[in-house]
Amino acid sequence: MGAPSDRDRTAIWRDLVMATHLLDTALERQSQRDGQISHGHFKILVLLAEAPGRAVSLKSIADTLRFSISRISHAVSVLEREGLVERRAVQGGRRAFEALLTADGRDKVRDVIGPQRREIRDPLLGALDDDDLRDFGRIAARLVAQLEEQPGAGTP
Amino acid sequence: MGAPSDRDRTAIWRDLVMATHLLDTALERQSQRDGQISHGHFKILVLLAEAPGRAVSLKSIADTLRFSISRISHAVSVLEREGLVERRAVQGGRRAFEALLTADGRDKVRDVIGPQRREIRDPLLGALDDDDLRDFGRIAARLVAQLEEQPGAGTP
DNA sequence: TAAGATTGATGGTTCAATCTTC
DNA sequence: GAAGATTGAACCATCAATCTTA
Repeated sequence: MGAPSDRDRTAIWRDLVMATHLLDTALERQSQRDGQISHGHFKILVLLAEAPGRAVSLKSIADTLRFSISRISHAVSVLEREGLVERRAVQGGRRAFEALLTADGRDKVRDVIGPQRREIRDPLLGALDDDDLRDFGRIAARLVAQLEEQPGAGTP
Repeated sequence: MGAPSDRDRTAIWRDLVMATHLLDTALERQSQRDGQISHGHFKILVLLAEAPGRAVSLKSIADTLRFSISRISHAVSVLEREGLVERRAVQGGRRAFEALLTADGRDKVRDVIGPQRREIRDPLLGALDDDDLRDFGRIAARLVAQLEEQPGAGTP
């Protein structure tokens, strides 16, 4: 077998763009339905939940999630107003603040993440057999690595 | 080798969500930069460009791209105002309209799609060797199929 | 001064309600 | 009545400009 043809590449690209769109849509719907929260905001809560001390500086959130710092600022304001997060000054940086996950925020993560795994993650990965899943793990890691090194793909 | 572990699945899921986010971001930036148009609007233009007669009914656009019909209506209004598309009544349906790609619309597609292939698609698929690319083609098709059959993943 | 963060305006998406035509 | 489409409000993301503090 030779290299995949141009038609193959076109089909693969189309599937990739479509999968991206559909997965984003599914995640968005699910988090809105089960947590009345956007998937973008939810990703911030998950990051805080996994952090030691449940707190991360706004700058770190932006870097990790590749969100713009402005987006983080707006998002944290909303999350704070909803009582899911608290802003706290942190000494050390020039003007560093960190977001701290509240008890309500932890509950929110729990409310959303269970259904997300059951209804989206598990069926999706379940569509692949063990071999495909292993292959996909390797491939997804390569794709992320390539996307991360692309100029302009990071924080603006 | 047995089945991938839970930790493996978690890592794969994380990479998948991250790849989705990064690819979406890259496509959005690129279409804005090279065409002053959102990637969502651009996908509509591409669909029209590939259609026979360069015209597709609003309903068909919504079904094909899995966009809400309301989103299509808003989007076509904007695209029409910019002269990239024309609305045209079509007899047959109850109240069917179709969007028709204009010459300017065709130019816009050309302006955007070249750089998109060069700067995003080709480097991304280029990160995979021939075997991985073939595997990925099979896997991406399965993922799309699973996402499409998921209840609630389609048009609201 | 520069890193970190905020603000306001603008544009896109969603949802619910409404309208139009067969 | 129902399929197809539109509208307006609300929310989220982005960009440019501005502010704050070590």
